[in-house]
Amino acid sequence: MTVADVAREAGVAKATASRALGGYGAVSDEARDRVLAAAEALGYRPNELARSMNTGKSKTIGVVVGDIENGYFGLAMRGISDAAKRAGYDIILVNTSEDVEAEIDAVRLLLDKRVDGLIVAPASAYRTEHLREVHQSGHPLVLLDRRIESLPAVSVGVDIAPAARAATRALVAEGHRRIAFVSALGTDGERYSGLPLGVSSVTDRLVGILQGLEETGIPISPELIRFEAHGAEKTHAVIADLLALSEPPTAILLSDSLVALNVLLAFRELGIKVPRDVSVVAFDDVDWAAITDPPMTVVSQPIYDVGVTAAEELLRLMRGMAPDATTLRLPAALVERDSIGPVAVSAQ
Amino acid sequence: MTVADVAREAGVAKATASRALGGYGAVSDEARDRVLAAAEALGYRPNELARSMNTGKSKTIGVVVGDIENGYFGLAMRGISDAAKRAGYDIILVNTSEDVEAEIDAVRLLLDKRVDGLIVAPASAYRTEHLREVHQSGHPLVLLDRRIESLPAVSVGVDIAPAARAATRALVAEGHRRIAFVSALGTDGERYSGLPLGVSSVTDRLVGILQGLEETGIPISPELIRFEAHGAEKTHAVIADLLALSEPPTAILLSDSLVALNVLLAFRELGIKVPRDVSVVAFDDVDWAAITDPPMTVVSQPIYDVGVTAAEELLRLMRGMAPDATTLRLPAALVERDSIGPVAVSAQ
DNA sequence: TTGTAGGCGTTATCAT
DNA sequence: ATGATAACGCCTACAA
Repeated sequence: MTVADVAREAGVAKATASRALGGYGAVSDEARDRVLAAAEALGYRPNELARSMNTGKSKTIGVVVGDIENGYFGLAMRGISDAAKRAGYDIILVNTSEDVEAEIDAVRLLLDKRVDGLIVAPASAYRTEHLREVHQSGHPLVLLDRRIESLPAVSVGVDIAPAARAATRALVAEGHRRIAFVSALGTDGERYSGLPLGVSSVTDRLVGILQGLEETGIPISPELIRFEAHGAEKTHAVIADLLALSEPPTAILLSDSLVALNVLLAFRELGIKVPRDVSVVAFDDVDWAAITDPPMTVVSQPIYDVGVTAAEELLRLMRGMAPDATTLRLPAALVERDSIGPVAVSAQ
Repeated sequence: MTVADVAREAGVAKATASRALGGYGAVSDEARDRVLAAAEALGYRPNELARSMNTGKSKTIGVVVGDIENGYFGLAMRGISDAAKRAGYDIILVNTSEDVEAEIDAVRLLLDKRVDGLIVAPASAYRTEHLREVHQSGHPLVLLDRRIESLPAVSVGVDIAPAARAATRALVAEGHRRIAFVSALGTDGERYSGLPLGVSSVTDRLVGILQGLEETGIPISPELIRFEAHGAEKTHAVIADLLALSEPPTAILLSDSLVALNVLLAFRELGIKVPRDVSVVAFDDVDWAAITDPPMTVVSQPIYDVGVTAAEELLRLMRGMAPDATTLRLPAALVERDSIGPVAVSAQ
């Protein structure tokens, strides 16, 4: 069923039918009625592909993330989806498994499919040529969660450093001086050797932590900053390694909820009690953080709103408007529960 | 940059350029080289929209779910995404908030955008005309997680009843006779009044439970079967209500991980200890189930595989092949941890 | 107000 | 092997 069919059925020309159906231009009431009736009778539905072809707009936006199964992106996705739907946009979602090559392909293909705009959580802060191309060619682009210093595209995320600093100071206030940071960030086996890291959201956490440490006069120990804690086994190994240090940490900051989960699992196997043996603060206030034993002190992030904001900024860009700002950071907050305690006597 | 530009640059006709670019038909090596070089030089990228228009294939599938933020669908989505990507398909994801009207609109719009196939987790077992239309009009359709009795479309989900039965019997084996079931299913305030329910995946759980009860000679108490436990407050109310019964349950089966979370929260507020005061089994083995206090006994579901299977069945359908079966159920299993204990003395 | 005709960028048909 | 030309289904001048 095409416009031509409807036009024939209604006894008018294609253009008239098209106008009546699209609700634009000038059409007599009588003609419109006939066309609409014919369309109804024939069960006509417009071919959005054809429509997109000459309007140049697909009413679709592309979203590229590393891991949709991760609750963080699931929630952000929900925010993006809700905001996009309100504006009449659909979403093509691509999962890259945090693989840059997959991200590059995805961005290209999405553009080939003529999405009107792109929201990307870049897998790497180094391999960014593809995103730079997108931005420079004038395609609306919003970076999600992660920032790329050298790329002046709009980025929407969380202002996590102040909260990281507050979390660190909360730890210090309980007497902790050996404070570790554990992240899942891939670093190709490298040890910590300075900022920035490959993913800005992790860099920001560390910046806040180091700041908190410096302010309280606590020396920074590179051996307490650990990466590549992905999966239960590797995380277990990282924790075991940390605990075997001559001066083991008495408190640990966990970079995200997945790391937190695996660390808690490792603690259970190792017979470590929180906060008796070691204090813990995790980034990201997942729903289950309140039912762990003990309830976990966390840095809460407005993830849903990050998604909504990212979509809304993209919509502004797509309308040809200027962005609200090139870097938008929503506030994070420390939610104090019971996983921080005083330094254990034996460890002092 | 269009095929025409490339053709001109290479000094050949559009058709030849198109053949060389598309890698089909017969093209001389020399012509191909010239075309490819020209395309490279011009930075040519095909317009997938135009391509879709006359092939009739968009290499895109539509996925409609109720709640992407729910870990269950997030994981299924990952499975779908991985399988689809392997076959070269992209995914348009629509979230309906479990609203049937939104689902109807989504299905229509997706078809208008000419997706090659549809995977839907139907919000309702009653309002299904739109899905029937899709199926009868010959569009490849796979139902995810939930079945619709009167619709002969392929459905992929979990064979949950046997596991539900096993869970129930495990409870009975510990002496429980007052066994409740709590679900978030919306029933418009109605109390339980027989099967089937509005969502087949919940029906299946209950079927298994009732079967387990009957086999062990335990009478079925409708007042122990509760719905509409969505959100912390409502769930708290449901639990309080259950516990206030003259013969309160000594064990509770939780329909999904979100319900489980809220129930655990309610228990904590009410000072209820698991399994001392009440035993618990939850459906869905979420990652955090192993770190609750105590670790939770759950019915584990191969959710990722459900997603993969759904996508693969859809791919079969899209290739014009017959489905493997009209109803595919992957096996679930009872994972015994420590949330089941003997009936409390005071409750006997 | 209505109709005619051309174009969007591909692929596909049919001669040559 | 290659080229001209017609679709695909819609929108949109422009003309009537």
